Amino acid sequence: MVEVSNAELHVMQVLWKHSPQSAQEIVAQLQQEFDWHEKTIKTMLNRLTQKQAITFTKQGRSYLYSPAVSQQAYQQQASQSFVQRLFAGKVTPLVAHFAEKGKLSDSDIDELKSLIAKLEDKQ
Amino acid sequence: MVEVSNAELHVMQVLWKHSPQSAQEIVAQLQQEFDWHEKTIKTMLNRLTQKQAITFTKQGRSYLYSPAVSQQAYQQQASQSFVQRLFAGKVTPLVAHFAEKGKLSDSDIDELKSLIAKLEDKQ
DNA sequence: ATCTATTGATTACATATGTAATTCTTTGAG
DNA sequence: CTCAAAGAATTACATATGTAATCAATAGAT
Repeated sequence: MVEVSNAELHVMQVLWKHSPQSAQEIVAQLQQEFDWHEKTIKTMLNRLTQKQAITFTKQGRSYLYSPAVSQQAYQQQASQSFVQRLFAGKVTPLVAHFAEKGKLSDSDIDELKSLIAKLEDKQ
Repeated sequence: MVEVSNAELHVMQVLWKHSPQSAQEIVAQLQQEFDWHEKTIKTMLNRLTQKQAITFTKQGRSYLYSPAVSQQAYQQQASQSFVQRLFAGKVTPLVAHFAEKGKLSDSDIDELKSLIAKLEDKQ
């Protein structure tokens, strides 16, 4: 699996939102949110390319970058390994933590409920 | 918040399971699960101490280590920051990923259901 | 009293990560 | 055709992490 660092993940997220994008566009997006130097972002694009987390096609003198890993796939694997590490693979205790901290809005609860209803249907 | 690395987390887990424990005991526990050198584990105990993730009391020539951060607290904060980073703070999509992958057992679903029932009661 | 085994402390070294600066290439301006 | 601006590639450097080895202190054996 592709290992993406914390900072690199933000770059991925920009590309997941919309792709392909030029380095210039990516830099512009990220600088609205973070205080990162353009050079820093270029480095991350480079490392992500090496890790094969993103790809590019040449567009004249510059590149157009795209994710090589879908957000879905990444979220899925990261979630699983996280829950594995912290909760021995059980997702319920994690949800319980959110519940305890009052981090679940009414709509969250509704969504969870309908998700579960769907799961029960399947059986 | 205390930042604990991947490998260090395994040491924490041994201490969360039971504490206080001597380095010797901790090493024994971890070596059943991992192929780590005793020196490696000592290093991690040292780093965790510096990070104030664990504490110790002298017991003759050796130390007895204990967690300085509860498992609850750690799980809570790590879960929140994880869900924040990957799912913009929403826990439901994470659960949905587990569901899709068939990672939810019947008992998981039951637990989630009763958890939600409890939440709805509160309102 | 001296020596050795044990335990913690310090040092080591490679790779990863955050954060850039510098260099190399290429293309458009003049 | 020449040169400077712009983009990518390479290099840099500090801290974190994985993985130990070495050093130092001390308690128990002889």
